[in-house]
Amino acid sequence: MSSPEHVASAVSDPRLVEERRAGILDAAVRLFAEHGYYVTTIQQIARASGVSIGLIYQYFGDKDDILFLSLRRVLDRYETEIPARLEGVGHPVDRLCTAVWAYCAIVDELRQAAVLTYRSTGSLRADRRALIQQAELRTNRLLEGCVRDCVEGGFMRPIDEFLLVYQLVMFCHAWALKHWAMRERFDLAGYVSGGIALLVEPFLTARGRSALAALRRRSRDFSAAPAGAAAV
Amino acid sequence: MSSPEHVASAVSDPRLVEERRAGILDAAVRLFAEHGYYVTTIQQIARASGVSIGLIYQYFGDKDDILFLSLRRVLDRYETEIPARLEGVGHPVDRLCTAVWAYCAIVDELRQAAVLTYRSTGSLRADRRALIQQAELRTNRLLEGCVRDCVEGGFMRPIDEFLLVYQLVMFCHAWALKHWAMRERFDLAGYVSGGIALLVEPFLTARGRSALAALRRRSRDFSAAPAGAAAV
Amino acid sequence: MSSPEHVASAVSDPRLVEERRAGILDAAVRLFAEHGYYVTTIQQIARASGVSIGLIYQYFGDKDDILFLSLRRVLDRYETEIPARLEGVGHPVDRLCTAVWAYCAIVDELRQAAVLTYRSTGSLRADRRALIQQAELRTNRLLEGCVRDCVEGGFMRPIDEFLLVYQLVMFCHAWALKHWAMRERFDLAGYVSGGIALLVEPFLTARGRSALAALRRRSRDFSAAPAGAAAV
Amino acid sequence: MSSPEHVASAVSDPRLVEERRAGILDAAVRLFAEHGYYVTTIQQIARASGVSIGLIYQYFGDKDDILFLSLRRVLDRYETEIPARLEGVGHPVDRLCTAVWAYCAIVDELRQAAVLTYRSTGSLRADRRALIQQAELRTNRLLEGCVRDCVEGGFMRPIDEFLLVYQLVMFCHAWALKHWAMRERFDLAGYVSGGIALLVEPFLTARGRSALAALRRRSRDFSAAPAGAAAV
DNA sequence: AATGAATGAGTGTTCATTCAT
DNA sequence: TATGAATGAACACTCATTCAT
Repeated sequence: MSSPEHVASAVSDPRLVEERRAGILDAAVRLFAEHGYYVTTIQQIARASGVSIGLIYQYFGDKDDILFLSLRRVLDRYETEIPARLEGVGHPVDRLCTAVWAYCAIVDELRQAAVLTYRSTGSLRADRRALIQQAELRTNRLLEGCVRDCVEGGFMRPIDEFLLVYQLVMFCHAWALKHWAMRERFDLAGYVSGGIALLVEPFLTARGRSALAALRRRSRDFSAAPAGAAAV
Repeated sequence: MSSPEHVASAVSDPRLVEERRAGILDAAVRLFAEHGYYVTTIQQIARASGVSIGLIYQYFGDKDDILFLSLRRVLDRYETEIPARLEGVGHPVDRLCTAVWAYCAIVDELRQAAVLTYRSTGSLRADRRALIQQAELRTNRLLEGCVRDCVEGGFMRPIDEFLLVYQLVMFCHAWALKHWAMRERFDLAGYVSGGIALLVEPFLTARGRSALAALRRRSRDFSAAPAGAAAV
Repeated sequence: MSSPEHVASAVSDPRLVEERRAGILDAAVRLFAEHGYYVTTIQQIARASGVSIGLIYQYFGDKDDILFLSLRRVLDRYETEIPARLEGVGHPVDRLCTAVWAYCAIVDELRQAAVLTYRSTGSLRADRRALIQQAELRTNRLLEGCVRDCVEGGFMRPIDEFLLVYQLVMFCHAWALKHWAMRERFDLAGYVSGGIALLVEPFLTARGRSALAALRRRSRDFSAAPAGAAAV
Repeated sequence: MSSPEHVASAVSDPRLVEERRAGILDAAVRLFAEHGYYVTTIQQIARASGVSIGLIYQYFGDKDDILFLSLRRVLDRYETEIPARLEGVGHPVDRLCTAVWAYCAIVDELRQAAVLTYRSTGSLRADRRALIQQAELRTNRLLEGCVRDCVEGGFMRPIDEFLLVYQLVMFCHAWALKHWAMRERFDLAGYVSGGIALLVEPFLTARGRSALAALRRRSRDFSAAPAGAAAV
């Protein structure tokens, strides 16, 4: 009941809880992302999700609960969609590049919500902040697995996997965080290509490089970025 | 009065304005960094800076002014201290590495304030947000100059300078943003070394690499990071 | 519907109304007594009585109805149990002392509920407040009858019966109202003895006093209180 | 700072705190007494005392603070005015009767506020409830001193002083608590006389009775109540 | 007859901002 | 120039009551 990851609801039917919370959180994520946590009022969330103020408090204990589940909802997207997009992808280099692509694509879709995780995680109660951080690390570990497979398959030279992956993650997040600067220079595909050229390619072995080249031949998504920036 | 970068004061003596604002902003940056912008009250800032509430409104128009100048004060540190630390450093590779070092060192010193720029830039009025972003780009350009000198001197292969530099900058910021994760694995020196190994070394030419090697011999600050993470 | 003593129910079966109301009021009296009327919520009453919120509104018009019937339930205890305990008691002095004993014993049993009548009668709609006051007066009149019989039987000297009885009633209520002070000095028996010594004995005639003495010989309940307080 | 009896104020000038609090508490006592604690809103108190809502929170921490000081204000009246009215009164019997008179007179003046102490002490935080109870006991002790002097002077037979005094106090409070019943039968003077006949006179020795008789000759306030109730 | 999800007016409280001194 | 008392709009949150099922 008081465990940090649990959010109590006054409503018992779990189907209804799921449904209502989804609707309310959709509105909340959008509003928090657009205006920030503190500026967004419960009244606005109620109006935007088409329910009454009182109902929100039947499904969430307080505003902190809403923020927590909003942020978890964003991180859950990373954690579930990246593996989903990796399904059926076999070659380690392919898997790593696909994971980066997927991460950036999700960030692109959720752009403001991705920024929200940076803006508002600090507004969370400390115990819950830790849960959000752990969720980020879990997603990082997905990528670390991809990197390790590359190294173990002889496609990448040994490297500090943790640091490389976090740098890849920062790269993906930067598409949202620095979008105001990036959008003038890159489209999403160009950005991802640039990232792979910067943070994957240099660490590949000869075998790894030829795998990447094959990949690029098959899909324009991983086409080599030109030396200069790709125009939008 | 309506120009976005100007913050009006009711006090005319510019010397006094400078002095008072400095004291108030010191307190504000500290409080904003620690508790966040919205949670910090003007009353707290007044108390922490030893002046009255009324006086704050003699030197700042409103709370947004205080946030704006607080953030500018953080970005000013980057913009002025990095060049200062580059003074007397001649070799392009040395300059680049020193710049990264300097950036990380400042971030380390201002850790929570560096996070503040991510948390609270979005709370700024839009026109001022743009000014903060421009200040970030100006600092980036300092690093871009270092990279360009490396490339033009034949120490680094041609590369998307903008993207590399922004990635370097994200790396520096990540020392603050992800400090909860990094502090268990790195101390500052180890972190910087890892960053140089990840984001500088791979792009160096043979000549660049030997310059870096010489640098490492002279200073342990740039010592090669081991393949695994450097323990704290 | 608009008569003050009537509480309408949407349910027609009078047997069911009686039964359901009893269960709900048991819970309500307990909760009101423990936490107060305004702090207790309908939700809590529903939970404590094992019915749904909706059902409560089938048997009571609003929260004021529940308070009214809760208070009436407490006063009904006085009004029905005191005569019950007097049954078979013949001697006027005995009857008066027994009535005081009974009143205090009921108050002791309902302690918090007795306090509730002081706390919350004022929260009642004015017309219903008057009904509660009349119920109190009816119980007073029971005692007045006992006093009158004492006087008319020559056991007690003439006295302002109304005032004496109200003072006796205040004494009984004080066992609940001032229990925080009394419990350190008296147990229930000692308290009642003290009350009789204070508010009955002084007004007895010689015949009355010998009747009281006989009473005390038969039952330790009416044993003379020592000059000092009886220890618990 | 967190001691239960202390109420913090954001305003430093003690003169101003005294003045403002007095005005706000005057309104609060009146409103609480008339409508009850929970029904009275801060907004109403603000309006009635001619200040803004915000200002109230500069002088009181929360609504509980206001209730606490409101109740203390009532009990303070007892504690300071009864000794004031005893000044210059020498004879123990005179002092006791005067104290009862004074208590009833204050209750009469504060009638609704006196009821408030019964209605709302239970709404107080527990630690403060204890402080209010202690204040009541302090006033009781004033009366206990009067009784003791009577006994020690040989004007009253030995008796449980604590219980007698509490009964006297209940009598005084009953003038407010049961005013709806008493006002039809007594005026204040008749009520006090009845109380002295009931709770003082029976315990007097022969010397005490002659002192009371002398007192009655000098002042109509203590005139013997007729056997029947005094008409209003 | 019985449920409990849904409503929204109303509450205590906060805090940026003003202004008389 | 400097103070801090004063303001009141705005907020998170509660809870008596309703009503579709």
